[in-house]
Amino acid sequence: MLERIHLAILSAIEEQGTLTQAAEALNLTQSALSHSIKKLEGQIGTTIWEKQGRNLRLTAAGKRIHALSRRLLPQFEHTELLLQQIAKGEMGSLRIGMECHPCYQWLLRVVAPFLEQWPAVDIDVRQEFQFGGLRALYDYEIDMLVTPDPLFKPELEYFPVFGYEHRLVVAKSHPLAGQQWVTPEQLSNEVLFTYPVEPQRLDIFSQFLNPAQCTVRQHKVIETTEIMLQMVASGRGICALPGWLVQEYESSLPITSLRIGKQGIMKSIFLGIRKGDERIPYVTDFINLAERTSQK
Amino acid sequence: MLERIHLAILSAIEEQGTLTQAAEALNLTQSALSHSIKKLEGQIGTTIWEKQGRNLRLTAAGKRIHALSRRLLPQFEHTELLLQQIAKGEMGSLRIGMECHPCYQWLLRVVAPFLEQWPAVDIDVRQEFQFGGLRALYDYEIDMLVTPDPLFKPELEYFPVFGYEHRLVVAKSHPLAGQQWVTPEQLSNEVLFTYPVEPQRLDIFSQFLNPAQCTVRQHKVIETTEIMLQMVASGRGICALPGWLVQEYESSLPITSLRIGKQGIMKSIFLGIRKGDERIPYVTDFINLAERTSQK
DNA sequence: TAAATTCATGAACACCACTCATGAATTTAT
DNA sequence: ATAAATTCATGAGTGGTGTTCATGAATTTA
Repeated sequence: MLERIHLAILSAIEEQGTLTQAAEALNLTQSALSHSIKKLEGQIGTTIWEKQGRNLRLTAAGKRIHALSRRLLPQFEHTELLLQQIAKGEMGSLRIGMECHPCYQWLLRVVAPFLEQWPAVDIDVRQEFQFGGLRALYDYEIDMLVTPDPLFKPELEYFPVFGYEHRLVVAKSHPLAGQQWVTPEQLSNEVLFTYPVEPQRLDIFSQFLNPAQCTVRQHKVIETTEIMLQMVASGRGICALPGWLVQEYESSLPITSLRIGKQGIMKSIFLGIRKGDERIPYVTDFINLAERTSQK
Repeated sequence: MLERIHLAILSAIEEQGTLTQAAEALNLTQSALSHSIKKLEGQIGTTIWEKQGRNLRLTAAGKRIHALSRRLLPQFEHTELLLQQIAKGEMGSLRIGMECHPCYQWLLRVVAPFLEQWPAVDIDVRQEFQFGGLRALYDYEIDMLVTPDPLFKPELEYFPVFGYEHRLVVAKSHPLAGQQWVTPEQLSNEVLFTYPVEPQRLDIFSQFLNPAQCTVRQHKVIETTEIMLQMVASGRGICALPGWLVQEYESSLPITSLRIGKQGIMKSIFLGIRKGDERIPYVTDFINLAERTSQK
């Protein structure tokens, strides 16, 4: 069987010229190389080199093997280098799953400095999961889950990265605009825009409307934040979004926000990982970076 | 050190699903694979797989190795196949050196059927040698020498493939055209075209003019046969070529040929190879083919 | 709950790749 | 020419290592 050592021997011979020097380069004896090749010759049924004077010359078979070694040896070495990097935790891939639509823009602010700091780590962001982000984390489809609803499991670990208030967004011209906070009943005649996810995962329903047994006049889904806020600004409806997100748009759009209920809906974004993965340097670094980015 | 066996193991695991099946596919025990990988893990400092339930899942490092195996294993296997072919003498390369300018066209007639018969054997034809064709054969620059002047050496072997007569070519309108043969003196006022090689290697000099201490009026060199014959046909000079070659052009050009001296210059084309190479099937086959082609 | 199947692990062994020593052949130096 | 130096080949012996065997822990299946 053709082994890596054979490739190395042929390669060393062509580089060094003599078998003796080749042996030295490989930290073996001349005898070892001679025996190795002799055995291989027996296996494949051809000679690999012939003595020419007191040097060696490769036969057709030898040249083939040498050609192979020129192609394969660098790949072996390259992969070993990669493995070293992986071992040192300098390299790998971080597949991030998002269960929090508006968090995407926040994530981008964390990803940018991270990529600079870890040039060998690839980041991939996924937003759709057939069986939920939690299951995806379990099944190694992703390595990190960004979610406002941590479902604690023994095999997983969550890190809160920042807290915020979920606020109701209305147009500046909206009747509710001046108020400090709203009651569930005040929304009963409104059009509510949300992202296209199950209602039970929307806090405005699960923590506000449903407990009070209230509904809105109409519930419409919109995919992107920008469009949603445009619609709200034009007075066609209202929506509920993280306070920090609304702030970013308040200067450019005629919108304002108010507290949802007297207490408000206080939330926190969590990063979830599999237990054990906190040993991976770039994973913990990502979490640190996320916390620091959010404090600013 | 990453070895072929590791690639094979990772590959088999991904193909077969379980370690036990992979072991079976490789004709080893499950234990052997487990130990092998465990050792490699120790060397590179990372885990390669983790237990997931009762199966295995590759880590980032494992995936890298597997990716490598997908690329490299086929190349190992392909080369081993080639080596088998080489061992059976079904494959190789035949580098043919030509010391006989006009023989090129004859060679083409042998090469064509040979290539059909030996699809895995590559043929390369070389015509220029810094230190002569003989030395090129010695130095493994070529594997076979086509020459009309065999220089017998103990390390080489020659096979005559066909005999022919070296004849003088003149234009049909030339004063000599009607004669059966020429004397050296009759050429003293002629222009002689030859290939650009040393005069001592030209039979017209070494076997005809020189022994009689005669010369020609002028000696001009021309590289290609066609041009040379065009020149002769136009009455600008004469040349000496193999009889069979002249025949081919006699129908299309106003030329004719006559014997050189009363006896004529009788020659033979030889194929020279290194002793030992006659064991290579396609080499002997080439020689046979050359002999048969020439008998027709 | 028992049976079956998975992978991990330790001990013992067998094999094989290596080193050492030496020889034959060739090149270089005297 | 002869000796010295360097080449690769080869046989014997050995140490290391990869393999098997036996067994255990964990998980899935019946």
